[in-house]
Amino acid sequence: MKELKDFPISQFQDALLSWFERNMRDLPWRKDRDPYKIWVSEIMLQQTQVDTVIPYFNRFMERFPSLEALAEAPEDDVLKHWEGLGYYSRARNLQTAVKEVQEQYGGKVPDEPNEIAKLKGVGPYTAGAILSIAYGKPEPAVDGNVMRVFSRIFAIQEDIQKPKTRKLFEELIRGLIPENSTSYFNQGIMELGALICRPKSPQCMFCPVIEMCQGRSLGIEQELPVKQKKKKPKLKKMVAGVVLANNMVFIRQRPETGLLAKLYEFPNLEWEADAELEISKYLYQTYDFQTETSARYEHVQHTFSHLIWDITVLELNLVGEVELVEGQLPVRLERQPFLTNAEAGFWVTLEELDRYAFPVSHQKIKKQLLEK
DNA sequence: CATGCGTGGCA
DNA sequence: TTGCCAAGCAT
Repeated sequence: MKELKDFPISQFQDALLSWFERNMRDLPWRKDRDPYKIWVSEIMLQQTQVDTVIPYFNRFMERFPSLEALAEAPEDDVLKHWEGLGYYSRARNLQTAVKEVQEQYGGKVPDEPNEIAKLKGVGPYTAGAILSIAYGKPEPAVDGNVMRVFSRIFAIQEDIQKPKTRKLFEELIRGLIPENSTSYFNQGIMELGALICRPKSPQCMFCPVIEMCQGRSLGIEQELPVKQKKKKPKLKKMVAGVVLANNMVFIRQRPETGLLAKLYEFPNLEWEADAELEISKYLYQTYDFQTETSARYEHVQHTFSHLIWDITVLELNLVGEVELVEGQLPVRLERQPFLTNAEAGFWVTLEELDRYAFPVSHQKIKKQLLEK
């Protein structure tokens, strides 16, 4: 590793560890070394800021205090506790992996790299984080913080978006990590990235390792790390129907793969020419509903990382001869052979709506319905 | 390897 | 307002 030639390794370790011990934040998942808690926190923290995670983590631990509790919980319950946090496959993969640990490892989170890496949702970063933080193993845990900090310290100009670059940093860290302080070393780098070596306007005057930073001495710390620019999200015109009958509303669960998988939503589709006509036609063809528009809600605009939904929201009343039985569909599904399970829905009372996990976009629709 | 996958905060 | 960013992973 050419970067480490002439680099004062032990001086760097000492300065970093000393700084971390003096400046580490008091976070809920730092109260003990329970591998289960470390694991949950690391999954929640993927692409998500600490301040956002804290309340979710606390509620999650209250409801699923142990690995066993999470393994036994209904999936809908897990998703409900993830509602609003985003990247929902994290929650489902976590539970899948927790069940695996319960069954294959007797409920003990594995402490071997090749075992833990097999678990759903546990990639190179998370594996390294759990192994080092919970078990003290000398494994690198390379996330965005770590790549930013070390790309500055060693003035590395590789694009950190590329998978190959992560491996470069892993090898670098294997030569830097102190055998007896792996947990604090890895956390210290991330903490330094979060508090001092930030993406914009890094606080170099407070940095414990400023003398060892090549990026700083070259005056290019602001230009690092090198990163590809993101594409613009693409606009999609959606129309959603809030279908009402007898004080109940019709919702459905999204398909088990893809965007917002397994979350609940109001029936909707992408429209081309006439939102109102197309949603009513869709509701008739898919669910045998005959409807008339009863209100227009405000448009809901929602931006994802890769696309934008502009949702026209219509409230529709069921008309015609409909026999409504609580908890049952007012249509006979057996007469709809083309109706996929994904599109199948059900009626709920307005009070029951809160039991289901909605993506934020449909929470906005729900809010308008309840405030009406 | 490139792309899909959420959301909220910030300048 | 818009773009960027945050403790990544699955496919």
